[in-house]
Amino acid sequence: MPEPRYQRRKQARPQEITDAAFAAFAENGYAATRVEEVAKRAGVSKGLMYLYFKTKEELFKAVIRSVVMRRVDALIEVVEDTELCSEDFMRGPMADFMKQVPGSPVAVVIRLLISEGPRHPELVDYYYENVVSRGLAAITRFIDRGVKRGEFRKTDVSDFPQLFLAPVMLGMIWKLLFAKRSLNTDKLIDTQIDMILAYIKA
Amino acid sequence: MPEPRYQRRKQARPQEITDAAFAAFAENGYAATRVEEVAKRAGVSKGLMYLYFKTKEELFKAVIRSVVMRRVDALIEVVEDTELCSEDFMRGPMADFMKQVPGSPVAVVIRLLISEGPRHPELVDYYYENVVSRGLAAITRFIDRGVKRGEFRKTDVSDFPQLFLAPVMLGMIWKLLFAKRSLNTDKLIDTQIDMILAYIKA
Amino acid sequence: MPEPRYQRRKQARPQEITDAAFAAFAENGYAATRVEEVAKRAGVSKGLMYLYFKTKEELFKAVIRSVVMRRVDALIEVVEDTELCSEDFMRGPMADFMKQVPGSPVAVVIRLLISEGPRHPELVDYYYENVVSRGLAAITRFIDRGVKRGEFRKTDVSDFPQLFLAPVMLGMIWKLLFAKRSLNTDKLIDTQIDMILAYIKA
Amino acid sequence: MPEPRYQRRKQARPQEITDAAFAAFAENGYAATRVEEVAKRAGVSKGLMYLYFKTKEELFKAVIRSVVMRRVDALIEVVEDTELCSEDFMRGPMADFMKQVPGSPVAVVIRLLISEGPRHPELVDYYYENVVSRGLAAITRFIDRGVKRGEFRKTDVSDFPQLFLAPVMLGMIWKLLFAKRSLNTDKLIDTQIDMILAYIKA
DNA sequence: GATGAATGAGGATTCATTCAT
DNA sequence: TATGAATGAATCCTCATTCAT
Repeated sequence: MPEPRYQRRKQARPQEITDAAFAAFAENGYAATRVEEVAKRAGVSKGLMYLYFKTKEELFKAVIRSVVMRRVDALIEVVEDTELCSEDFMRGPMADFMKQVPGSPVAVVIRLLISEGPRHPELVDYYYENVVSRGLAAITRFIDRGVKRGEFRKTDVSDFPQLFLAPVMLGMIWKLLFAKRSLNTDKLIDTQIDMILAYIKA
Repeated sequence: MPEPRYQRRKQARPQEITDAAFAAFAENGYAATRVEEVAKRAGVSKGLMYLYFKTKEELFKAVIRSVVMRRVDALIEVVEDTELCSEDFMRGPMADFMKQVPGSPVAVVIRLLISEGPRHPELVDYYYENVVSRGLAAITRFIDRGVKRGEFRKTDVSDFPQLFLAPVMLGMIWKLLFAKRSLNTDKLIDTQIDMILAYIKA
Repeated sequence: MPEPRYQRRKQARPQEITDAAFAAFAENGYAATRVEEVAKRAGVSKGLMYLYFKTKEELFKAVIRSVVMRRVDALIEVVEDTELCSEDFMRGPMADFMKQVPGSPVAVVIRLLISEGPRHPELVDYYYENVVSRGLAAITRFIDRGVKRGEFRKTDVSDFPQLFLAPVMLGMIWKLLFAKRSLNTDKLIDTQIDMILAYIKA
Repeated sequence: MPEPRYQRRKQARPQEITDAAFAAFAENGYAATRVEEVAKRAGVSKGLMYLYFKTKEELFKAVIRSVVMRRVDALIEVVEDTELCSEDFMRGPMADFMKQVPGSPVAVVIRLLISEGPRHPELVDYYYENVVSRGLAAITRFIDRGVKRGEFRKTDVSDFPQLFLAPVMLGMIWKLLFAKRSLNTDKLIDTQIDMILAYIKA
């Protein structure tokens, strides 16, 4: 007699716990979140937590990884496959992607890495390798392609893909800290893109 | 001659403790720093800490304030008093100021605010009012003055002084998280300034 | 066979802890008793204490209440139900009751209330309502009934049921303070009863 | 050049400190009173306290003794010297004396002894020898004298001088704990005296 | 003598982790 | 597997006492 519901939950458990932990960490930070609180949110007993994650730190790492795992490659693929001209791509899909980052789980991950990162260098490395590095490389490739196509001129910008990241980063931190004081992040990003385009267009 | 282990220095103590706490928080973050550790760094007994700061949280607030108190007004004054033309000012004093921020104590404050800010909204407010808000206002005034003088054209940039902040912020976070992977923050900032100038010059 | 040092006894724990605390408080008073000492007596870890009682003060209150809860109503019921004539009742069941008080847990409660009461007015109120007030009311009712039956004459004594309490109180305090110097509390109480009877008999 | 005011204070200091400590202990009990609080009340620095009293416990003992020292012998002398008949003495000076005890510093001493006594047996002994024992002896002598004079008959009362103390004690405790619920202590004492007299008069 | 800054042992409380059930 | 009672190391904070000034 199979017990599918029970089975299914067993399968889903790690994800459920990880999600609950993400929510709790997002609210109170890592240090201030008790394991019990995560357990309660996940609708699971404290003891069970330790069946899936040996320590609170393991859980933390799993949370970071689970967020990273998701749509990292989204942008990258699009960059490679797009048929738009470079300017249209920047103003379209790329801008859209950038705008949704500050409100996305990535912002929470950044916050967690900033607080706890120094204690978990391997996690930071992991994040760098899998997200930052690949994202920046994709941007650089995109610009170089534009240059090769004659759409862009050769500038320092291809050495500093971080210029695309900068307003996104600022938007994230702003949301995190100064949620009360509104900032039109979308417009900020659009303006940065305007500036970059004005600067690099052939 | 061993240091006398009982030394009266009422005047200097708060600053000494605050400095020690800053260093400790910078290294390990607020939550992971034990009061005793700060005491040891300050060359002071655990008990004395509580003579000057009623709780660990009070100490935390004092640390933030002591850092903020310092050279906030530096830039602002210079902006108002300079005799340089706007472009030269941006490429000179303003760029210099921006470049030293990521390696300054401000970066540590940002890190602390990001981790602990949500629990201390009044501290975040304090920081916003005294640093962020005034800095942004100074930038906006600077741009508007350039427009009035006919050096700049009217653009969105005066609504988004954060565009100046963005590479600084990114540089700070980068240093905090990815110290291992070098990033030429100075050049990043110069490039952003180049872009801004290209964009707004009349 | 050594006792397993990890034992689950959820049901019994509160009572066990409360009893251990009572004993410890009885010996050393509230302030001088460490939570850890109570834990040790209860055969329990320090941490478990806080699972059942949120603070040391909560534990204190629980101790007081647990003692009060017990045989408060004993006397009261007997007073109402007795078929003895008033004099026989006073010399018999009532005297017996009075005599056992100074050596009973109530004495400890009194001591604790005297030391800590001013800081816990609600506990004192609780004790007054549940013990003192009801006890005195029962005595008053008993005397008035004697008057109605023609066994007693009308005197001030029905306004001062405390006259019954007085030697009990003195006996308690004496035991607490001057245990070394013997005092025949029983005889003291008998004599007070003699006096009262001589005074109020019709 | 003499400095009398200064000198006088030096003389008075112990008493001043002792008085301040008495007041503080009366309010908060021994354990909950900080040495610094006493110093503040005495208008003296914390350090100076330790010039006069080596430890907090010494101070405590001094407080007890200073209260006891005062009018202990008042009653005793009066008992010996009175020219009143025994009944008039009991209804007059003795009743007056008894009535003022519950509101007097003695009540505070009792409270302190009850809380801290078990830790300071020698203090309790001291109090017993100097106050309780002598007071009781005086009462016994008084009764025996009445018997010898033919005013009283021989009863158990001369073995239980505590019968005089009992309502005083109860009054004291009542004031300490149930200050809110009024009790006419004076009348209670008068009634006890009435009863005793009715019981022992020849 | 007088001050109050400085010390440090002691004690309450928290919370990640374990383990009997 | 799943539970949550039980553990104890870790940490904040207090306060009696000391000592440089």
